[in-house]
Amino acid sequence: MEKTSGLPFQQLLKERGLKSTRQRDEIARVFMESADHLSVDELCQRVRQKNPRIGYATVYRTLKLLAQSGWASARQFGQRTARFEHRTEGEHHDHLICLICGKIVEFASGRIEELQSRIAQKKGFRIFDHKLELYGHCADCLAKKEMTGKEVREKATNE
Amino acid sequence: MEKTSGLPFQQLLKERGLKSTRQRDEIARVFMESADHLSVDELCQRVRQKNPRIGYATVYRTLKLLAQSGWASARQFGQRTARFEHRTEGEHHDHLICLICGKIVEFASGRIEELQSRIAQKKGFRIFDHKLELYGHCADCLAKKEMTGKEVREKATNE
DNA sequence: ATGATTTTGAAATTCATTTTCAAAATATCA
DNA sequence: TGATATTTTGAAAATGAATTTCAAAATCAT
Ligand SMILES: [Zn+2]
Ligand SMILES: [Zn+2]
Ligand SMILES: [Zn+2]
Ligand SMILES: [Zn+2]
Repeated sequence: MEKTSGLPFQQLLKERGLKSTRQRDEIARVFMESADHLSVDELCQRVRQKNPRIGYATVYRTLKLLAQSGWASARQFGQRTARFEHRTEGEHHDHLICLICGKIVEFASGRIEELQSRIAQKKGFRIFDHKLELYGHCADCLAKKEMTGKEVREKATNE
Repeated sequence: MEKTSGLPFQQLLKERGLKSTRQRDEIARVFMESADHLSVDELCQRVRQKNPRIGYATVYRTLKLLAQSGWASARQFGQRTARFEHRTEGEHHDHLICLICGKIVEFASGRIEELQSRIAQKKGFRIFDHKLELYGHCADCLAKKEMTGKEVREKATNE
């Protein structure tokens, strides 16, 4: 029973009547230590480096717990497989996604958020979350297109 | 071979070396005549009122053609099933989605689009498409919550 | 410990979407 | 026109991400 740093996730589990287990703690820890935009596969692989017996289902379940309790949030990025990132109270960022190479670049714009609130208010909505995704071609891929002079047809594989 | 109005979709098929068929024309026509945010199921049902023998696969395939050629665009709205809407050159709108009743409200903001372009430019991206989705509770559902004084737990079913 | 409760992981299931493939429709051209 | 090549269709099978099932294992409260 190694203590996995003072992750408030365990606190939270207790509050919800859930148990803090070796698996959950490990998954939460690895998730919090990883860079954003991980797929479940990727997270599962990393987790298994420490404990190879952890099942996919548990990773999915824990990720859901993390999401429900505000530590993680799932993003779709135009693909079928979800990617997860950290969520920090009050902070928010959105994404530029390259349709060719799959690169994901983050940005934040208080101006846009402000305009969003105003629109929501006008329409009578109370907003809890939002997603702003800009799809296009990144600088690198634009340069490559320039080189070949051809339209690049391959789809982003995110591999 | 009834002519289904001057839908440029047929023109486009020809340009791409694809055939204009009874099924494709019918699916495209029904799609273009329908309100936005249809699911594939819903479109398929409507199409089958005219021709009950049209298969799901063909609806999916035609919708993909429509999307690739710029007539339709697919949206996800936080659910697993896609919804399709018309796309008009140069026009764009985004969405407010009620997490309780599933209501979808459209909006457009030139100010936001402008800020988006500026961000993309700064990051070296060339943007072709974007999605801005605001998730929250609509006025009606907020009113109901007020009435009961309780948090409403049901998820949007979009039924 | 004892027994109740929760969690786990492998396998099965779900469900939207895609693919397969043989039959049907359509185009090409002699 | 008829013969042949190509494309499209639709039913059924396959895919693939995510969820559920369930018996075994872990954990909790006496
Ligand atoms: Zn790129
Ligand atoms: Zn991010
Ligand atoms: Zn509502
Ligand atoms: Zn719309």
